[in-house]
Amino acid sequence: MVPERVISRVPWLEGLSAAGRRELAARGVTRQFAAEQVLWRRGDQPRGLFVVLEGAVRVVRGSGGRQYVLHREGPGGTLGEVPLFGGGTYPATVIAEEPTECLVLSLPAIEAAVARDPRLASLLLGRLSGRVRELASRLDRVTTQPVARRLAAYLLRRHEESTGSFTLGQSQTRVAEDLGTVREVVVRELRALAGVKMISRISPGRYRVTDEAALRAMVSSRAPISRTP
Amino acid sequence: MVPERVISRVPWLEGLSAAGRRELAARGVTRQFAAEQVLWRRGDQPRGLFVVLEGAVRVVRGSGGRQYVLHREGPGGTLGEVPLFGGGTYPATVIAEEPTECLVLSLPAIEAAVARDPRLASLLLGRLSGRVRELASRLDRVTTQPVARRLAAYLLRRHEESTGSFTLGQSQTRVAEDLGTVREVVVRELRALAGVKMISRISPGRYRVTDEAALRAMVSSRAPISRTP
DNA sequence: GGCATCCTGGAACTACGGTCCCAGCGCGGA
DNA sequence: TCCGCGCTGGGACCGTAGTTCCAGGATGCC
Repeated sequence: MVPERVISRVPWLEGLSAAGRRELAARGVTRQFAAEQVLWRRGDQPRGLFVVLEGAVRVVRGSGGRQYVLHREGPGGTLGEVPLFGGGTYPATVIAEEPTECLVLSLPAIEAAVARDPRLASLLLGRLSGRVRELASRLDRVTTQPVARRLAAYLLRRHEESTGSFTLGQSQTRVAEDLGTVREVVVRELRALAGVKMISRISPGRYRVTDEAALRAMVSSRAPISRTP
Repeated sequence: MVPERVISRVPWLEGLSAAGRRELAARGVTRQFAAEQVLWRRGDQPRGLFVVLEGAVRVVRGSGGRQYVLHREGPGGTLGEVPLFGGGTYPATVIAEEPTECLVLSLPAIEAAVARDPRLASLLLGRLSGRVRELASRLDRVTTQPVARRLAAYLLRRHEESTGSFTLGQSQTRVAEDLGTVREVVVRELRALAGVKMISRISPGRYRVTDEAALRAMVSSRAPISRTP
């Protein structure tokens, strides 16, 4: 049982009828997690649909030491639908990146709400579809693009979110997990990009884009990468 | 409008009520495709939910020349849900592998059927969940397992589906697209496996597993691969 | 203070996988 | 018949990226 305004904080539930919202509010609960706390591990039994209200989590997979990020979810993001709707156990481990609050909805709760407002089913289908699309594009970034290109795209994103210089926003190890590689390679590619003057290092962990056009060209061209120094 | 027994041919629609089936049958149509015919290309506008009744299709993505298989769908498989439920255009290209017949359901048709029997929504959610699970495991195969291991797993599957010797079942190029690599590498790894006597080549394109235990060990161990000859 | 821990930065080595290229074979069409 | 085409098989080469190290700096804890 949560106040109904909690439901209103979830953007993708906007279209839902009042009856549907009431049902979700009546049957939902919230849970808090500390930074770095594990919400669940791959292989655990499903515990309901989680909707991130506050904070952010990362969904990781890792076979043997090496770990990589499947996706991230911030406020409004959903977690745990795969075993809930498809059966089986969680396919990935989820870890809070910051103090995080989630709305938890059991399968019966969702079914009851769908009965009140069938549009909820469409909304859920839409979210899962988005997940599929996202995974597909992650798959072909990792399989077809070299690390340098993936890193360049990452840097441009960071660059756009800030003015002037920027940091990676997380440790190099984390960035590597994001990009599907290892830390050392990230370091090397950062150096290479600095070598060809596309970026420059201001201070440890802080960079500036010095040739945005070249970086963009690197990201979007399908041509092999020239790292001529 | 299709006969109702067409709906009965779809295994995952089994749990559906008679009313739901009738609705789908009333509003569904079927379409035929020749082998190698393209059902749609990435970027096309959605044309409904396709359910494979007969035959098989492959769903491919390819950025610039190189192509790889996202998934395959045989009888009972579904296609096209992502843009239908999530909006946007098709995220991948779909090609018939054999003469194929599909049931096509428009979004209004599905919504009408969901209204008659809400369980249909759960079934669709279940299928999409399966797709997500499958993509995730494909992603970590490709990112964390060497080609040799992926190929070994593929060969074991072929081995199990037949007695004695077996063929790859499709051209080496196709196998490469399945495994997320290129033909030349497949050839090389096949030779390497033959070199260490795990398989042997009976005739062009035909192989036999000669050391199943070793092959299985190769697939399941997380240790680096020894290709000592 | 000293110690462990985690971070960034880097060097050297290796090998896996991709590219390019060639040869031979079978098959269907012109 | 010959030509083109797709398929299998293989050789040589090389670049990317993973592995294994090492060093220095910051931070926090005992």
